[in-house]
Amino acid sequence: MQIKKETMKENILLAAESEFLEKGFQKASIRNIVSKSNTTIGNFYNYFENKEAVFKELIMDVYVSFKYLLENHDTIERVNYLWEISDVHIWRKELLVYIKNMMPNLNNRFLLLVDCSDGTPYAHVKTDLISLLSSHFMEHVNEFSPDYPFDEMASILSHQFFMSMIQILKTTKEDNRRSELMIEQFLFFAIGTMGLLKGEAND
Amino acid sequence: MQIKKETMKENILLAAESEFLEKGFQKASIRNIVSKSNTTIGNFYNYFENKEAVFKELIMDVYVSFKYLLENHDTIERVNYLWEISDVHIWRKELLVYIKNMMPNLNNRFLLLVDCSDGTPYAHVKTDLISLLSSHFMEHVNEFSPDYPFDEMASILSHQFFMSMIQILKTTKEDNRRSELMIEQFLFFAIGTMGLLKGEAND
Amino acid sequence: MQIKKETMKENILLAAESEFLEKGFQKASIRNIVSKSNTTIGNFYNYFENKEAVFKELIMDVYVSFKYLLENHDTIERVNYLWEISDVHIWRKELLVYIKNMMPNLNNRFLLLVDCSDGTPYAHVKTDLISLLSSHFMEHVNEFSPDYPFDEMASILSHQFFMSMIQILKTTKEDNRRSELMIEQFLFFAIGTMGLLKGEAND
Amino acid sequence: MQIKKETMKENILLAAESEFLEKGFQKASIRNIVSKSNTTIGNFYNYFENKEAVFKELIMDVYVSFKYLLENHDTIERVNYLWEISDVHIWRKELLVYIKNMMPNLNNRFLLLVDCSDGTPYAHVKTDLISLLSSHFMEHVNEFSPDYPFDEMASILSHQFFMSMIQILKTTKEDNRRSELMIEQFLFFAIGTMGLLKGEAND
DNA sequence: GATGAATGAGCTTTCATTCAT
DNA sequence: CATGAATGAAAGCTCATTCAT
Repeated sequence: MQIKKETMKENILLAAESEFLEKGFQKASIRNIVSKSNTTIGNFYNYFENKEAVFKELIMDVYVSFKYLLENHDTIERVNYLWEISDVHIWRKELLVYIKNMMPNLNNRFLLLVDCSDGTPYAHVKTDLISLLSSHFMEHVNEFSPDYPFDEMASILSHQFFMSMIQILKTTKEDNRRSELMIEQFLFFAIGTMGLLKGEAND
Repeated sequence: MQIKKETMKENILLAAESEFLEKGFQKASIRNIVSKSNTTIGNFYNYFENKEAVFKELIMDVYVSFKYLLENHDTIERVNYLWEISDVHIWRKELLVYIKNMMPNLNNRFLLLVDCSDGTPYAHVKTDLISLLSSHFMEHVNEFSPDYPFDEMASILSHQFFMSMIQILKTTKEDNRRSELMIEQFLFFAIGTMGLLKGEAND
Repeated sequence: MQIKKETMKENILLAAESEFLEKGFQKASIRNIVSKSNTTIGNFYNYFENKEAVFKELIMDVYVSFKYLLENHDTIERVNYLWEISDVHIWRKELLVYIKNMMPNLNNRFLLLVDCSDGTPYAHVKTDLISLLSSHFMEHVNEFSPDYPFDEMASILSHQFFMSMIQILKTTKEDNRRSELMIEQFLFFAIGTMGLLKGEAND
Repeated sequence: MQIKKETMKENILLAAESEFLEKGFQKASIRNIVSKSNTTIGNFYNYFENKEAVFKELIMDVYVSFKYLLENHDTIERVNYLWEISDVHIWRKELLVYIKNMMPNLNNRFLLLVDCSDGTPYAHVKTDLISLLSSHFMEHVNEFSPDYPFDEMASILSHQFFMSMIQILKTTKEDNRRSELMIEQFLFFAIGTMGLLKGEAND
């Protein structure tokens, strides 16, 4: 039975998305994708040039957004004043705006890009984003507490922060809840860092 | 040339360990393992039934330890008093003891078990350990701050904590530095959590 | 958009001709042919049963001519008197007439038939024509120099002569130049043969 | 059943040689080659990295020889004095020496290289050799008969000569007969050329 | 014990052809 | 007439595993 072209393409993209999310690009199998999308191997290649092309189509929009972020981070307005806030409730309110802004990009396609792209030309994006986070983070640390002796922590915490965002996306599917959890995560991160740098805990 | 059986077996295990660490279980190739261990495919199968068997042998000891931990965590002595400490320097000192105790188990074999076991029957261990951490963590949260509205944070933070330990193991090879970083991570985690639960930040 | 049936058919034939000439029958791709003829795969099959059918239609006329030639060569008037001529300039003049006569048949369709038909039922035509040439040639040799000991040369030289005609068709597109070159080739062939049979050279 | 490694490799090479000769590189199928050599696809890849590697192994020796010829043709001793000879019988005797020298390289592997190499990195060799012939030929023509008005004939005749050598190799398998035919072909070529340039025929 | 030849199922990709619309 | 979605067989290639030696 023939179905409208765009429907089938969408079917394949959805099936591919789920297959890629489940197994990653390399282990994903075209045979699985086509059987999930109720079509045949040959027909798959009527819609996409090859396995990589489906992946590319899935992540292209979000890739472009983040490429822009990576290339222009110097000129993007910083929100440094957030660091001056000391009331967690105000943080929560302020952060909500930022997170809501980011939300449209923090979808499954973003997950594909940063967590399932091994074997594609986009495998570097995750590392790049973590490096970017890390260098921003390092600036704050140096400014605030230049004597802190654990350089590696900037990289570890950035990695950790990034992965926590991924985990929230993986385990929570509802946007509002995602935002709330991301804010908590943000707070956790800010508080923990400040505490480490000030050298005090739960006093 | 024949070498003593245990030596050859050890060679294969070491080569397999390095291959598994580098590529994970699924993408590890027997051909690579045998060529790293200066033997042949056929001989590999004299020592091990299949790819999974060599993985099993590599992680068995550490798996047994952690299985015990998982199954008996109720009866294991808790170190709750740590939560009462408020001076970061004292935390650092106290934690050092615990970490040093754990160190022997936090080796490459542990990394294999929790980070390279996709495709094996041990893939669940990572999840199980995170769940265990998570449920312990939940208890503390409930006790300390029963109204905190983000249940999922327990799981997210546990995951995050666990992954940070793995990352330290992966990026730092020297035991003392590993301990120091793990302690920092511990502190970061404790401070962040406390802050979140108390509803205050950098005051 | 629908165009008149014969126009579309002609488009497809022209596109197929160019594709077959370029790649030969086997490596020619229907997808290329339809895209060159601004139509679709499905429509191609409205006009032709399959890839072979379009080839057949392209070469049918010229095939019929040459089939006739092959089957009736005994009754076709020979031009034996040419062999009596000894002045190259006269040869050139006489040959020109014959070549001009043949020219209309020595077109791209002929090239298809004899040089791009691998994989079709017409692949034998080239061989057949060469055999025909060869047997004519043999007659002359036997008549002129019955003791010449290299029987195979008849077949080799016929092949060679035939292929040179094909090469001229492939590399030269202008009819007058084609004729001139074919005449030179004819002369070369006649002179060389005579020399071989007489057992003398450049004296 | 396992056979000695070199035997199987030889089987595969022979099967591949026959398959390549029959169908050319591109149309040759690994599945055919392995079934001709009574083995399996997987085993084929124990002996050769890929389809091209078998081809390369088949033609490497002869390729190296002809590469040397192509790169050093300027310094290779010419046999121009041959052109001074006018007795065909003496030509035959002189040429025999040269042909016998070449014979070891004029085998099926040479045929593969120049006539079945489409789709490999060696596809250019045939063209290169013909170009080399053609430029040598052109020199003689210019020297002997600078007013001859058919420039293209040098290229056509070179092509023709080359193809006739290939045809002899394809149709005749015995070395002595091959040599004899090649000599005849040489003579035919020399006589025809001279005749064309002198502007006379069978007088 | 040791060797590596052999196997076969699996992979991604191509393409002539069929057929529902 | 025209469209192009759908099919399936075949291609080159990979790799864990088996087994004769």
